[in-house]
Amino acid sequence: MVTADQLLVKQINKSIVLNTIRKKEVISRAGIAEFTGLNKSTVSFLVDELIKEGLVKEIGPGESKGGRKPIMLTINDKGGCVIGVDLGVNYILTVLTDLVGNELWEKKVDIKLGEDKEKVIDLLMQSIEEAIENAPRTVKGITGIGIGVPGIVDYRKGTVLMAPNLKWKDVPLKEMVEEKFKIKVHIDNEANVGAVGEKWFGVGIECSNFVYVSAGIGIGTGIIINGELYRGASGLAGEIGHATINIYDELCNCGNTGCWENYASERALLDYMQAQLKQGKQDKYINSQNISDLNALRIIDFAHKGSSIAIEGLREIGKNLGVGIINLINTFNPEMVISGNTLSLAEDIILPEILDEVSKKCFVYKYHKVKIRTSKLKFHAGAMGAVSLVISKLFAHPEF
Amino acid sequence: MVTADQLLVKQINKSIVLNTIRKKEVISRAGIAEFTGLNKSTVSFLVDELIKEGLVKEIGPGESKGGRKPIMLTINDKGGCVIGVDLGVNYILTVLTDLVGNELWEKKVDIKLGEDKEKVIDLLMQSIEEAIENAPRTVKGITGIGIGVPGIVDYRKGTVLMAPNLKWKDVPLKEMVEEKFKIKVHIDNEANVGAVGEKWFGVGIECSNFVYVSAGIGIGTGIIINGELYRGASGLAGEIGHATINIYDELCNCGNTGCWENYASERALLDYMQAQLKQGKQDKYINSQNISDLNALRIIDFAHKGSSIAIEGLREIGKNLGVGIINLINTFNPEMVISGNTLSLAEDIILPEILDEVSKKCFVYKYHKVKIRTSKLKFHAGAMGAVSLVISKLFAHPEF
DNA sequence: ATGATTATTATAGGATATAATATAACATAA
DNA sequence: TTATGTTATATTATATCCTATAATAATCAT
Repeated sequence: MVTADQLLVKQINKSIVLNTIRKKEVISRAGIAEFTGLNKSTVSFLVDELIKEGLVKEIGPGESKGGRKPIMLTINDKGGCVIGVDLGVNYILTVLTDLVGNELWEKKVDIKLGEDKEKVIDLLMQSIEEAIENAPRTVKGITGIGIGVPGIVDYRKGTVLMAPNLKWKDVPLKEMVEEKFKIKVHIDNEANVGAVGEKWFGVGIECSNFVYVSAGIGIGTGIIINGELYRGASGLAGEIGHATINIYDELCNCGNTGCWENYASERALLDYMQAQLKQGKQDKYINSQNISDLNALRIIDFAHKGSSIAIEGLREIGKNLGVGIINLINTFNPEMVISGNTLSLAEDIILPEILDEVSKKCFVYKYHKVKIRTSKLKFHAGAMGAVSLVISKLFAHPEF
Repeated sequence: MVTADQLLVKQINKSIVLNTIRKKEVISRAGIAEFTGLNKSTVSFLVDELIKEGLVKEIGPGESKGGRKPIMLTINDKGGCVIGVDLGVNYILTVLTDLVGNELWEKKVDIKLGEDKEKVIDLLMQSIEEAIENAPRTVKGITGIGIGVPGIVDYRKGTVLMAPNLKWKDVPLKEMVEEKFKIKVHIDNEANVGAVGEKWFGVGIECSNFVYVSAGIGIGTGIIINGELYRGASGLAGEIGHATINIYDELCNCGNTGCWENYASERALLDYMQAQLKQGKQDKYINSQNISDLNALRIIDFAHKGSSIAIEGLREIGKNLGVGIINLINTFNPEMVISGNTLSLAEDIILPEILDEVSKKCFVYKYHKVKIRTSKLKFHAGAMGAVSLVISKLFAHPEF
């Protein structure tokens, strides 16, 4: 059983000091003491330890406020590196950052749709290897590798249970990567990774309770409760894309009826557009000529160029996104909802629709004005999310 | 800012000791040390303090296991009392318990539907007063009053924001009761109270992540995450009764479309039965004669007596309950879902329907077999939940 | 130059858990 | 009956960690 002792106290306070430095970016020992309420001696002692460990460094004197100049502290950018991998359906984006998420290097590799599992894993390994080669000399070296996967993941075991778009099943990815590089690996699904990314580097920094809605080919959500990712009993929480929003609809391939993601994802958008074209609607951007080349990014592009049926389609999808977001708000009463992934690239069209739906129909919203934002990390959301999976462990408070 | 110190350590360990005694019911100091991993000296010291405070008492020697007989400890039933009030739509049920939830006294008062707010509050105050009069002499006296309310509650302020069935709006109930009795009061909505009750005294005792579904006149849910009630950013979490399960339905009076509670509550049951009768269906229990006297309890009673249309109605509602529960499971990936309130009284009919739906259609269920249970607290769920609102504070770990 | 102010470090003290030891009470077997 | 070992609890010493206070250092204002 876990009990408390002095060590716990020290760990907690040390992590408070470390996180204070991280959040303030530059601060003196005296500043930390004032901000945290910890005694000055305590702060000095803990800071010294953090400096010895290579996590923190002194960067010289700061501005005097009428007395001795403070010695300013900051997170040691030479303390260690982190590798974050966004394993997409048709690409692998790998980034290398320092301990506060400054990007040092990145590389994107395209993968063919339907590529062999072995080949994809090979490319993944190569990318990580390159990242390691490009890492500068640091105290701790590579402190961890984070990987975001488009599918269902057993977070504890580090197994990809199912990734339909990669056609993967029961792949022990964590084990494989750890085996090869002897570096701690953290794997989670794309939505969870995205949520953690928003918490650490995105619009969720100041927010402890929010839901990140990843609207891509399907819909996934990452749920942050009390500043921590909520994973549920077995790491499957947030599969709200397969929540029913129309009980009288036909079966989704997940076995459920009227799943949200059939109404509000890239797939839903394509379906809707095709139905429109079939009804004879078309304009100079979208017509029966290019129907087979259509994808979400292109539709969004056309919409921005003025295609009225693209705009109409995105509006429809935005409305449906709003329906599910209302359900989320009524369920979680979050401080914020963050919309991310592909569809968020059309935020100018989609966000007003969501806001409209929510403000008109959401019960909880009447009593509590939830903030609704779009991810600012764009294409880096996945990779930076993977990075923050590692960093969040490094900076985490001890358990209690 | 909250930092850690020795006091925190002591509070944590003291609460661990206290909760160990509570859970084990009877245990020796040596047993606590073995179970918790705390040092024997530490346990002895903390137990002595708890005895001095009146929370714990020695009840004499236990069985020897080959050496000196242990001195058995237990929670002191004369340590203090707790009052729990279930403020229903047409009744007030008040219970008085000791610190471990043993009932010492109870009283139920009926209130007329549509009764004046002042009159209801008057009856509430009288009930509490009687409870206080009936409380035995204890070390700490009445340690708190818990109240469950059928409506939207601002938990922190203790205000009933809206209780449609009582026609209350913005009633500062906590303040009023505290003012009168000078005893700490905790107020929360009926579903949250029910969830906490299940966690402390019901089927959720061994469970840290579950959702309690209160299917009564409407639907509310109480969400337990990491053993704690999740209230969200402003205490409104769990209003899932107003989540859409049919986007193409008409408006609910909450402003949303196709709310779950219109498909799976007492109201939904009545609507369904009336539609059945209108279609000409009837049997010897339910027919156009008694249509106006029909309510959920009576329908359940008829179903148990063999009324085929009552059974069919309950099955339909059970199916719809299942739809929302699937959404909950996909959202929270809980260890358990507990169905409570009126409709759970027909568990023999409803539970199989829920299980059927979930096992057929629930995506997360395929990977994680969630337990689905019915509340065992029945009519005492509300009042005992209110009690546990107080007790959970008393036995709670300190914040961290 | 002097005193005031701010920052950091050093020292002593208090709180708490743990470890080691002592005492008490009992069971078992010779 | 007695000796021995075991279990339970109490007592005392020790280590860890935070805090308060004082000391030292560096800078500013006048």
